Amino acid sequence: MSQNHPRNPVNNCPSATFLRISPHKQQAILDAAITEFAAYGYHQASINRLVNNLGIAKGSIFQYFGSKQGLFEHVFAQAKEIVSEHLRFTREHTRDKDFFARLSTIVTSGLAFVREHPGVYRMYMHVLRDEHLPGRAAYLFEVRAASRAYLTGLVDQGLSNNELDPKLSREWAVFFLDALLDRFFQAMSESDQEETLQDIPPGPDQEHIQALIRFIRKGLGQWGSHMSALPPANLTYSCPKAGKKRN
Amino acid sequence: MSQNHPRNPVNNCPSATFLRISPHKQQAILDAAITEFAAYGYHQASINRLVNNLGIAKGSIFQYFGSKQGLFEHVFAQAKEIVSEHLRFTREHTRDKDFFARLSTIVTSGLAFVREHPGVYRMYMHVLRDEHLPGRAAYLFEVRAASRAYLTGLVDQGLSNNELDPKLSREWAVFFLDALLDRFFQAMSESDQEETLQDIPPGPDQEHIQALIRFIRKGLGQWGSHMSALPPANLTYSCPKAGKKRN
DNA sequence: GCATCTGATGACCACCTGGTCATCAGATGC
DNA sequence: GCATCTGATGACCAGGTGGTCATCAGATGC
Repeated sequence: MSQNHPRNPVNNCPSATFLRISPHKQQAILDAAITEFAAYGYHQASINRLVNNLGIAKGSIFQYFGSKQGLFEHVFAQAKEIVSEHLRFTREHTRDKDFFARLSTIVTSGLAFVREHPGVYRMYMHVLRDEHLPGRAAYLFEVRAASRAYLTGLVDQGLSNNELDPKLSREWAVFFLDALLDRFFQAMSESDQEETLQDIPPGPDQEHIQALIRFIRKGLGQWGSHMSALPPANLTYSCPKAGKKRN
Repeated sequence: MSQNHPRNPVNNCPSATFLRISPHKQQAILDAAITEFAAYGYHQASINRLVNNLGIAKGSIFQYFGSKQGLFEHVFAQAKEIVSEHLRFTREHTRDKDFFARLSTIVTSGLAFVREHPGVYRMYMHVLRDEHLPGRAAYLFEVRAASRAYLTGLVDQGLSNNELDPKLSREWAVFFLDALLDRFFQAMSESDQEETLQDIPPGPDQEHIQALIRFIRKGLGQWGSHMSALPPANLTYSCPKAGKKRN
């Protein structure tokens, strides 16, 4: 399953020719491609710019990957492998911890990942956001299936250990976690460069992570005076499990 | 300040000619432009497609707005006006409520806005996400200044009324709110069409909003057993107010 | 030294883009 | 009916795009 030779997502992609050239050059091409797609997204990415940066002929790219989309598919498949590997590693190293300790470790290593593989992270962001990416549905399904499965497993553990409030459904918990982690990584990975999207106060990472975890655990509300102001019990917050279902 | 004739963001844009044609045609052009930019973002938006949809000549657009960017600036300025109007209205109608009731109203009316003006909302999303939008810094500053001022005011009120946990700094509270509201609107505005980004469980809006508010107030954690497991008080979660400052 | 095979090459293609401008159609004034 | 003015028009332009392919350079086999 984790063979070294990459699978070919479309008919003959990458071509046998690509697999025969030196691994060093292979990796250089893939790295440059991931950087290009990460910086510009699919449509604005330019094959001309890519081959100029690499110092190779344009024809070579098409000999290797057949088309721009073929190149993207292969590069994305490799990025997916890197992400999967990271998730697998993190999951195995946090199996025994309780929910919030586990979450803290996940965020810490996720942050390290985002900074170590900014290209992979940015490609993922583009897949999530670019509505006109050809074949988007398939990519989106893969990305979301992985992240949702991951977070759902985490939440289920927290629920069955009575660490989480059972009144919130799994789906909602996953949604909130996803939203917060997404923006958190985004803000933390951008804070190095310019203050663009979010201005999180400065400070060491661990302090930021603690603030995040604390919010996820306890929310914004006061613990003292307003606990009596809770709404009556007949107002349910969980969602009905009945409803539209994919069929 | 709220005169009817639009300001001209760049030198002669929109041109006097545009202001002289029938208001109905003016609005048709602006509507089509906002739809085009909302659907495709700045770079993928096509003037050719726009004029074909409108049934007018390409030259007219350039006679009116000088350039693609001039068109975008004017359209964005109009969108900004619509958003500002909505925020102003909402603020005035929630002034007296307490924090969470106010937040609930804000989310409700925000949701209505997103559904009533999907083009405006999507244009905002593109401005936030497209890193290569020409003149992005200025747009981003406007958008974020408005949303941050709005949320900061809200949070400050909650803090001074002792409704919010004072251990979390304003900046963090604003960050969390922004992240959650952003994703919430995104998920709710997409749920109509396909299940793309998030699958919030089905149900009436008010139930969704209640679940969101409840999470913002109380987080995911259990209120019972784990309250004693709070970390020691010497671990501070607020950020040091000293630090790098724009100068 | 010849033949063969293979990967690299970049001129070239059709197509699309934002943008220009000479020309046109129609209204207005007299 | 003529002159003038004004907004509308779309052929046209330069430049960029993804993609093709005849040709070439170099290694290999014998």
